[in-house]
Amino acid sequence: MTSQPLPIASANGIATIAALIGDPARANILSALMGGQALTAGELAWHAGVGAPTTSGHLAKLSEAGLLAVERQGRHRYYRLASPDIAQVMESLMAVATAGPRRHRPPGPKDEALRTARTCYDHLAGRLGTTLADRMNERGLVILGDGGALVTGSGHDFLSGLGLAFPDAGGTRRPLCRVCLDWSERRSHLAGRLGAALLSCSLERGWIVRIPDSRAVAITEAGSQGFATVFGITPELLAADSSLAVG
Amino acid sequence: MTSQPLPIASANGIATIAALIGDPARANILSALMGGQALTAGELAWHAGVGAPTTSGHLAKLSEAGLLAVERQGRHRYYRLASPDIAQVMESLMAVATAGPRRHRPPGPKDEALRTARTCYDHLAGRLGTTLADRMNERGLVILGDGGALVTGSGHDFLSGLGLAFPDAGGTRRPLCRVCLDWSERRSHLAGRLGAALLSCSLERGWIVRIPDSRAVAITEAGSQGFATVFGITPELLAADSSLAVG
DNA sequence: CCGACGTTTCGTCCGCGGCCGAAGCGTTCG
DNA sequence: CGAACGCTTCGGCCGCGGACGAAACGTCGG
Repeated sequence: MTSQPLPIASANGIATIAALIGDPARANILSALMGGQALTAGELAWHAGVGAPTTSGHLAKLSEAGLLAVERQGRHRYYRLASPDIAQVMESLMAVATAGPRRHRPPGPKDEALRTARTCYDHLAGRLGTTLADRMNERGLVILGDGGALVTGSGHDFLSGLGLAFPDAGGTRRPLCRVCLDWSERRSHLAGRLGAALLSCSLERGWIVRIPDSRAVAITEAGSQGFATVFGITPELLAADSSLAVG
Repeated sequence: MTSQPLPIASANGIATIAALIGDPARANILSALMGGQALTAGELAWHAGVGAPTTSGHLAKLSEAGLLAVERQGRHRYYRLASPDIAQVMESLMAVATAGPRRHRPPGPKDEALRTARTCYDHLAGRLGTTLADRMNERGLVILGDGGALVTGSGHDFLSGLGLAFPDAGGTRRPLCRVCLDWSERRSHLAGRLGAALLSCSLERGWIVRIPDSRAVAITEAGSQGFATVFGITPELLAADSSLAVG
């Protein structure tokens, strides 16, 4: 009837972004970068499962589209997700992708490390992440809803006392506190600037260390003590069968 | 080195979903369905900008992948987004797509209706949506954070008094209250089961009516009065240049 | 200064997938 | 009962884009 549908604000832009994510090799690259670390082109080629030249082309496209940021360092080039918004897209895609026909995925030992503690882009996930959120909720530092979270006044004071500041990240409109529903625990953990601060703080203090070639992190001796004294997270709370005790 | 990177939980599934959204015609279809209404295959063909046979193929793929739900009615087939999760993906994609190089988009008269009041999947957006969220926040019915929102006790009582119940939507883990950052206002409005209830309630009471072939809605006489008495939203609050008065 | 390494560019091949026209099925109306 | 309509299926065309090998560029080490 009428000439053409109104060119919906960047419906074409949506297709462009989605098409970039829609290639298996590129999806692997982006998934690998969801670990939060910057990775070299070579490492990403390994994750992508294709050759170096092909990977280079993919990385160029992703960078030009603004999905990735690149940083030259010697003869390496480090790529990382360009913004938390990109991570948000990947996160929502994972929710859809895993929501489908619940394929039985036998949890191997490799998974166990991931389920205990891992990074989710720039914040903590796994049982450590969800337990941390729960404890902070119980102590009134944050209020945890199913669709969002808020930092309370006392929570802000508490975190300031830990030396955690929340810079506005250079004018970006990134939320202070978000929740992120993760695929393994099916429970919420803290994201946003707060989640990022908690992760970087934990890394700086040596409470956790990254496990190479994986999104999993290991909790150190200092971390075991630190999480217990500061947040009241005992190792028992992180036990693998805690779900059995609850359910 | 090692044989292959661990087959990341459904990284391939992510690519599949994203590739489906990544086609311009399909992106147009999904964008059109973000209005929240179920549309026929013919209407979607018009939105997609391709012929009927091609559209049929797209719809079959989207349905089989679980992105769309279809309902036969006479000789029509009505398609709608299969779940709020899908809407969440589209929402996050829009955030990325519009965040890019801020192309100057001169607001035409068509846009003005959209900016005033429109649907965003199954809840209200535009100035009506953001103002509604603000007023409920000021009145202590909800607490609005930048990364989430919570319904207070008094808010729950108030809404129950309006006859709004919040069924758990058939066991799905859909949040009661989410925020949705929209592209035009750059401010938060209420989504989740609460947002859906507010929209359907407004439609049932005849406070708003859908404008055909558009995501915009018009506020009726009854609506103008209803929003004012129940939520304290006066027409002045919805004026186009309210941002000027504030900024 | 030369070789090893990481990364990109170029050229080529090839297969997937979107698009349409024509035809087939089911429904609704005159 | 036949025509119009909505939608889908089929067949064929064609172009985009991902894959690799070979080679060029740039950086680090001996």
